[in-house]
Amino acid sequence: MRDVAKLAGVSHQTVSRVINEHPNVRAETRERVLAAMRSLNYRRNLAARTLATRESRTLGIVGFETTLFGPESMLYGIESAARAAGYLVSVATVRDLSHRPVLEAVDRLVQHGVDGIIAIAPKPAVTTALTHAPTGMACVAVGGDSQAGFPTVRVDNAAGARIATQHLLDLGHATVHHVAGPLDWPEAQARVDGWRETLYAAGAVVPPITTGWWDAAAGYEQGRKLAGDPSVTAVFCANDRIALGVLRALHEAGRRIPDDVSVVGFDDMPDSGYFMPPLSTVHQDFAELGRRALALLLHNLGLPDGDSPEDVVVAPRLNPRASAAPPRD
Amino acid sequence: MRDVAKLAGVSHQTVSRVINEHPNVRAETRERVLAAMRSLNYRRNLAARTLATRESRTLGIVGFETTLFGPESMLYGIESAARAAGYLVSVATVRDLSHRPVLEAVDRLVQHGVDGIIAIAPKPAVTTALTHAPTGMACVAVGGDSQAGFPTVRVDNAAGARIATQHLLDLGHATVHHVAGPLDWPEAQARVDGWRETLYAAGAVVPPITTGWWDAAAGYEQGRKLAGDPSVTAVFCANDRIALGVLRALHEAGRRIPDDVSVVGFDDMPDSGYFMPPLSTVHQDFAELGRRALALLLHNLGLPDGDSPEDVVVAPRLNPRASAAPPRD
DNA sequence: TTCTGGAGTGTTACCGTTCTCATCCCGCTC
DNA sequence: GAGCGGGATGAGAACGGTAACACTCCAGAA
Repeated sequence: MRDVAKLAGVSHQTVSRVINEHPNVRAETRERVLAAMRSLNYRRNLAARTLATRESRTLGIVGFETTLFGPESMLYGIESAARAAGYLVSVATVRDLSHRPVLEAVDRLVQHGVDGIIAIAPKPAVTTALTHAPTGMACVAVGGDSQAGFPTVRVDNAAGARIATQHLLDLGHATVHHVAGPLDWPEAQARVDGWRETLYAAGAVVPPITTGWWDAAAGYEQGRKLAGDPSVTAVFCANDRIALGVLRALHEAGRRIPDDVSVVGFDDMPDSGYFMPPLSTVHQDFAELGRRALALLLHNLGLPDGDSPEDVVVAPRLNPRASAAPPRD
Repeated sequence: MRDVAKLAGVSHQTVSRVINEHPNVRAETRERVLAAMRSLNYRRNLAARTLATRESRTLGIVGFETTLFGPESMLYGIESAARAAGYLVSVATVRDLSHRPVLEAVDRLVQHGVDGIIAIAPKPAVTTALTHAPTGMACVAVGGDSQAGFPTVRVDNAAGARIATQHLLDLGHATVHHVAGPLDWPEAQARVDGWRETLYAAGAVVPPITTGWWDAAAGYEQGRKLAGDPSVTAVFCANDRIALGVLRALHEAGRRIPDDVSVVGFDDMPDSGYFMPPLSTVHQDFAELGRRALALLLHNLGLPDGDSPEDVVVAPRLNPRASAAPPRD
């Protein structure tokens, strides 16, 4: 920067003003400085800027180290929105969603001087840890379910479950079975709630649920149990991967889909339209979620101090395909 | 830091020595300083450290903004290895793998002062852009295929294709068809090469290939063409998602798998064991790839200047499941 | 005894910005 | 024509660390 100033024949301060687009610089001077910057291939040193302004233009993301579809997609949504806003994102992942690892991840981000943190936080342990973090850092959680006193951006899981369940009921099924995700995840719990509510409201029998992890193996295992029960004609799965396992279990048991059993998933992950048969599922826009999370964080960043949490809830929608149809009876 | 020094009754320099575990500090003094740090809840300001040492302990990742399974998993492998080495990772994604966006991403990372860059670089355009980046930054590419003069960590795609093809030939199939990925991706091309070589070596007919994107939609489209040809008894797909589409197309055409047609995929993504039928596929360890990439980068970081590229190639292995079997003939 | 060397500590400069305040010059008002 | 306000610029001090060097001990060798 000193070199630029010298070359342009001005003080370093004027160079700084040009960089920061300060209005009070004569146009001619600005041009001279810009030319000098170009010819020296100057780039401002962000570390120094950070030191002086205590603002790093870097955002931290606390992520969950596993390949679940949702978190991945949100990362990209956040990153591209952050880029547009002039921020870089740093990622700290945790191996499991318990207190200690999350605190460590936050600490790492804070040490590196991030301006704010977005937690991809499907379990409350994460936001709890965040609240206890000894820092006045602006934080936003994305995914999971609403957390008291913590700004959150999420999909309305219960609504999604209602849509799916109602869809199956509307097709004429007497009731709908549910293969749930891990119930200590609020998202899984909210989907159970939405499903149950809808059955209640329709006066339908509420069958017992089974639960397991978010993957096809769990879906397969639980699907085998359902497959043996001829009264099962409609199944709502907590996500698409589970649905994949369920489809296979039903198929192996000789139950045709959707002729004998209808199946609906949740997520609308990329290839679910190519399952056998193509999966009817609840679509959620993860990238949008990421963008909204970033917008909320930026907003809270500008706020004085005791920020207003003000949650954001995004509505999911049904993406009907071939796996759900009226019962054959 | 000044406060810590004052509280401990030493100079700030001694505090710095304690932080950096310099040996020449009396044990008693060190204790006093550590106690002061604890009681003031002191954390060193990395921006200042970066400014002084011109080393940020941050690594940059240039990623591809799409949910392909491989890149995702590599990100986690890199991040956890980086964490262990005391680095934080910052991610800059690009919307497409052309020159300009990659340069911009690199520029963003450089501005933020990363110490090195790992490019998740399936296409040569990325490494080309990186080589032209006006900076002596240490770079490593992961994924893709070998790039002249650029340190690369990758899976041996050709070997994987050979394994898959040979597996099908060994089962007794006269030849093997191939549904390729986009041929401007070196990975896709290498898989074609490995497949073709193996057929040549076995003296088998080399059928024409079809190509498309890496997803199930492409697989379905190409699978429909193959399904109509009764001479097709074995299909090697460039990845698992394509295989999913192919499976569905074959199924719809009434061809049983593996009785009529055997199918082998590539990647071994999480739920491929729950396709119908479970997919035989070539397994690649993306997380390991990420770890190796990081190790290579750190190694090159320590090197004087004109670094030794020294590529790393990881061997894939077959994960046989139900979708490949001897031909029924 | 005197010299030497290294362990332990302090002093000062410097990393590259931004911020605050001072300065200068100009045109305007009274 | 003196006073005044504001635009354009510069000077110097932060920001919070690390690096280089100087200094003080004190033990052991000459």
